[in-house]
Amino acid sequence: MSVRVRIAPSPTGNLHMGTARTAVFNWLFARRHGGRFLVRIEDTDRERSQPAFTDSILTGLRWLGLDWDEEPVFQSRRSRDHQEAIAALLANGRAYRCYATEAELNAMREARQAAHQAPRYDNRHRNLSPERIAAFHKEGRHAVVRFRIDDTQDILWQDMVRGPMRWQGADLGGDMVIARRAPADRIGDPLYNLAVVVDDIAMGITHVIRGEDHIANTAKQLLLYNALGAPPPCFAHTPLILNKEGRKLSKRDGVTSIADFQALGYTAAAVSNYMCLLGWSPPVELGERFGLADAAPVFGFDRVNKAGGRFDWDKLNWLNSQALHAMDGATLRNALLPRWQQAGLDTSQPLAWQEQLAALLGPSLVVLQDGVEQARPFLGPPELDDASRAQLQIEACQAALHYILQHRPRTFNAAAAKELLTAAARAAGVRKGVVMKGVRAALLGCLHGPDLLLSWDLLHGVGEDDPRLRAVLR
RNA sequence: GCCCCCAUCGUCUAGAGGCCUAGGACACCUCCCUUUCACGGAGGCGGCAGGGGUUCGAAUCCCCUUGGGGGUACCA
Repeated sequence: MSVRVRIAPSPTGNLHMGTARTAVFNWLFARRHGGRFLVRIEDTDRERSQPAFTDSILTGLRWLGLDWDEEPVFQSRRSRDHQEAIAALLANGRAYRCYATEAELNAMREARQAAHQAPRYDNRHRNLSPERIAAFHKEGRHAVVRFRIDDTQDILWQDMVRGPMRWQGADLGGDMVIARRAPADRIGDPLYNLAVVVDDIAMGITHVIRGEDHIANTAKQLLLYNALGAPPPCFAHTPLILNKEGRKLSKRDGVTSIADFQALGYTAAAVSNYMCLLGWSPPVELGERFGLADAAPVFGFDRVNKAGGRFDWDKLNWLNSQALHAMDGATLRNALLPRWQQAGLDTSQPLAWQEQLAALLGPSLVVLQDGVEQARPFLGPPELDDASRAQLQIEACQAALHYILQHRPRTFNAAAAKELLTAAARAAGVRKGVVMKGVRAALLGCLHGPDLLLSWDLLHGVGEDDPRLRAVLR
């Protein structure tokens, strides 16, 4: 039987880190076993679902390189299947209509809480007499559909991450609602657990890989598989991604959507690499910097951790800077260009020149966005910061700059610039460092940055060096 | 509250009873490279939550405690 897995996000927000990591594990598992990776959009919550989020999710997956093998399935379009399944369960007695009112349910919950017990439905309408049902109908009461859960039942499964798992029927909160409230002669909208199982069966899902926050759902879903007469898939419950405080990472934690990371200038390679590292430890031969394609052949749940992992910006930043440093000038320039343009910088220079600039800046970038501020003084007039102004106040510095402008060699290059600096320092009677700082201040407006000689040469290439040096002369 | 899960440096982790004087990576610190910053290179700091067992021997197995997390919907 060939492997079929799926990622099943609900379009109630952008593609989130947690969802993306689950998608990565699913994708890796599918590729490892030559199976298929599918996407199902769980848009049955009409209140909160938005088409724009579906786009965001699909775009995010694509950006990460998680290509899917069949057209995405939209859960909302599968309601007939859901209805039929519910009707079948109703027909064979595994499910029944419950007419309990909200007030009744609340009373139950409060009573249980007062008794220090877990809230649960007491199955009061499980075996209603025909007379009472008739009475409820006459009353015009609406009903939900509940699925019978035998309290004495032990639910067992072999989890690919956690090993043997066991859940007691009694801890599931009573007979579970599988269809929303509706007039008693109809079947309401299907609820999560029912829809998931029906769809996973229809899609032929063989392995369900999801976060550990779904463990209780798995117990319920296993019961549904049984009642629907379908063999259950294998389950893998992966550790959660935790925030700085050690809680489940949520949208409330600031930057958590894949689109955010992309906007900040993280590369897809670094992000997917990092997600692999959070919870999965690659075999030593792989090292810890690798692409999804490298990880796929060796991926397995035997090396997936059980404990949740905290999201660590430092590690992601390191991975991203490594990815950026490894780029050649041409690649980096292409990655930077849209950001330069968006920042309104002049990008009319020759392509080769821009590539040289990118190569010069490369080693100091952590995220692509860093390349905007750092390129700014090269792509437009420099704005002198305080330290630069102070440097240019120094008498000897001014003298050296005068010397430099007067002794410009006919053919300028980095080597010539170096000699010029030495000569200027000697003429002005100061250490070369003082002159270098002054030149840097004049050319770029700040005292720190990439190699001065290369920077100077680059500015010379677009005729920007002399004017800038002159501009700071008193 | 109740149910379930988890527990190695600050963080991510290696470790399947002797290979452990607990290894790696990030972060941090020092030095080198560099008359700047960064990159790069070399070192360093730092951990098996606690207590009981089992065993000749335990980070590894069992129990308890503690701590942390998840779940407890007519959301997904």
